[in-house]
Amino acid sequence: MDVSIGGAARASGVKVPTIRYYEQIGLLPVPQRTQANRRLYAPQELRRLRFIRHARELGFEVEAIRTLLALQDRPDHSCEEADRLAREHLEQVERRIASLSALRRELMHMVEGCSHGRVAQCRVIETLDDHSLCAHHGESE
Amino acid sequence: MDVSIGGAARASGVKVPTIRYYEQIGLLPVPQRTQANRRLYAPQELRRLRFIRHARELGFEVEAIRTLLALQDRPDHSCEEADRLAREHLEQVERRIASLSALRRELMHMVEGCSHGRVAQCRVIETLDDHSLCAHHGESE
DNA sequence: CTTGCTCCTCTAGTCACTAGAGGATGTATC
DNA sequence: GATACATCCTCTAGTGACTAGAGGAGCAAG
Repeated sequence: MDVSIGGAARASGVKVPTIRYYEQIGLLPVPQRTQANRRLYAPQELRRLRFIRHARELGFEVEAIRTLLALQDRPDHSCEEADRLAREHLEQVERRIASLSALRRELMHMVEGCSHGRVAQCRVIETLDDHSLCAHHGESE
Repeated sequence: MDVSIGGAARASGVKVPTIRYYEQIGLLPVPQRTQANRRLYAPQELRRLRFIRHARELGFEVEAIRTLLALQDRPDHSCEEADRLAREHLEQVERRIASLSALRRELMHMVEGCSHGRVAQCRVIETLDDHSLCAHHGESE
């Protein structure tokens, strides 16, 4: 039923040292140990790990995840906080998408413009050199 | 004509300690100094700084910028390398946009689904808990 | 019994900055 | 000329979220 840290890594997609790191910073509870001092993870911890991994993939910071996990542990509590975190995060994500889309246009411009000739004519360099050619003026991240 | 490090910071949008850091890692050449040992930047260095800033904003890593700067210094050389860097970066950016768009859908789903009730029914938590609800399977960054 | 894998702890490194200490210099005002 | 304050200098250490490596112990298969 319970698995080793390697098994947990395979089951969750989180690397072994990262699992230990999460334990160290208190994102994961201190796990059971075998007699030989090896970590043992129960299904519940694996779920927690997957939760963390998913949230990290979605770009939530560790501190936000800490809050989400604390919320998760109190299912009767109002989800106001989780909602707020998700909303804030959504805004951030939308800003990032806008910024990356501008960048994408610019990069496409660059590689289209590159005539595979000499550097002097290459838009990749030119575009980076002259911000005024850039698609996202006055934008900040 | 030449400006102090503070002036360079204002002109380029790169912070003073960051300029010194760039010098330290060899991204900027060692600048001239006044008699009182203060750095002096000529227009050329300011251009270089803006180039770096722009490239960093666009998400290029310092090592990539180092390469781009080296290329820029040899305008007669083929721009193959710059082209390759830009293409690679474009791919990365497109993956990131796709990933963030999926995330955006998911987060919108989350906050829409949130009935402002108990955590137990909150999609924000639920969605993070169950990767199968997630919009971007099998995607990797 | 040996080989090879996984596990343990611990420290240090990564990237791209950022912050702070402690001191020198430059500029503006009284 | 004195004083105040901004700006500059160097240097060290801290950040977030890991990642790598040293040095050693345990375990299962052949």
